[in-house]
Amino acid sequence: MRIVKEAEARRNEILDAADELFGQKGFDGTSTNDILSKVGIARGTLYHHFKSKEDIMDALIERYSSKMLGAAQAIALDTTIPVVERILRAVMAMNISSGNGGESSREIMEHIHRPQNALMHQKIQKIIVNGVPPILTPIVREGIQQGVFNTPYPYESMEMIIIYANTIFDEEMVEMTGEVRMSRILAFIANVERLLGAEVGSLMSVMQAFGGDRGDERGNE
Amino acid sequence: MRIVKEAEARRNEILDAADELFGQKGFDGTSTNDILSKVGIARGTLYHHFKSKEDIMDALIERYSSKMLGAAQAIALDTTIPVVERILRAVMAMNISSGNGGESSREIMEHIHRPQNALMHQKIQKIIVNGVPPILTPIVREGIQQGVFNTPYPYESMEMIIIYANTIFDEEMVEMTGEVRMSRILAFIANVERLLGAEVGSLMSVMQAFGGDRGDERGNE
DNA sequence: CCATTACAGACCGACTGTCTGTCGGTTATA
DNA sequence: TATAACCGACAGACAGTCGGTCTGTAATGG
Repeated sequence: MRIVKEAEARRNEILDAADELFGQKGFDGTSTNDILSKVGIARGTLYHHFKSKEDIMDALIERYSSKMLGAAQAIALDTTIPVVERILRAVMAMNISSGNGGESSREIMEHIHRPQNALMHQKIQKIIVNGVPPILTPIVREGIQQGVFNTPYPYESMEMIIIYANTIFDEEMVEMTGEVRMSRILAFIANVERLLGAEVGSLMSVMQAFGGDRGDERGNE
Repeated sequence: MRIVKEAEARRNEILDAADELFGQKGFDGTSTNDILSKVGIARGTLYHHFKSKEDIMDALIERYSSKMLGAAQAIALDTTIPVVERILRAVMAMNISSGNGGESSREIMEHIHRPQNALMHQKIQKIIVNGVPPILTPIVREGIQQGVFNTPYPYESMEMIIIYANTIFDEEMVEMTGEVRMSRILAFIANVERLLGAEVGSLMSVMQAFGGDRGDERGNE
């Protein structure tokens, strides 16, 4: 049967289906026919709304990353929060979907880190590497003025921190057991203190007071 | 016509052809037919030597990375070289093909960083992230004993340095003009000094004395 | 104010070309 | 004579195309 909907609604239907399928079977492992039958539309319809399969992926990434960066930006601009805590919360806002119980794009991040999704992984990595440091660096500069941090290279330090964290806490990249993971986190915090020129132990105490068992432990599902 | 060769020779012929084609057109953009006609063999022959197209890529990566890590390891074990210089030379040994004018696997690294080669990029990244720090960390420990370095986390620091350098100096990941690139390198050196606990400016001077215009400037082709 | 026409754009599904991987058979070598 | 290298026709699956259909809406005319 033939059901006509508004373009925007149909597009989102397709994206939702693709989101779930890519998560389950990966981008290469998902055929356009899979998407077609899941949404219940014909081939032509899909290609009426998207110009290619990769175009679907790009739209999915766009939908996800704009939410992610937007959430982080919102927190970054709230100058009432102390700098260290603000950085932490901005980072956390990015990991956990869009913050408010968003229904879509929710699963994407959990399934990105898979060999089949290498291209998607790379594209998101690029967005993070280029998008996150500009958001967090102003907070670091604020911290420098307050005397909490001390570095001549706030942007580059932040960049290094983001890239490292994003790579090392990727299950597929570096396999770790629970204990090794914990020691990595400790070392990471110490290294961040050195890079940002924070007092030794200052980040550790804030993290414990703030997050407890959360913090940087994403991916322990 | 039908030419019979030893398995090893044929395998390398196929790998050499694939190396060049993947470099030119990417993994996805290269069809098995491209490889077939380039080598001058039939489909069955290719699948007699390799079980899949991805298997070819894996063999290519294996051939390349074993040379790369081997060259780095050789330098790392030469304790006659001062620690800082040894780290530098070990890193340089990895970037520049296999060191001695090897004919094969020569091009791979120059073309890895392309959207089409996301999977290959990811696999090599994984090898670097997991393979390089174990080679370089002993040198850092040596440096700590000598008082050149000072860090409670030599492995994790090295890991952070490697991951960052490998990502940031990737043309596809972060687009940079010449000037920005230079400032990134300066910041990078300063941050490495902080992470390893080296004296401020100590790495800079060694790099200048040692490499001049080389050092970390891979990819300025 | 209703009926008719015109149009845009959402939708369809058969079809095409291409690709990877298979398989039974053939030729060379030890 | 057995093993291994080699061949190429073929099957199955896939992404993307294209001519054509349906539907809601807006303009036109009585």
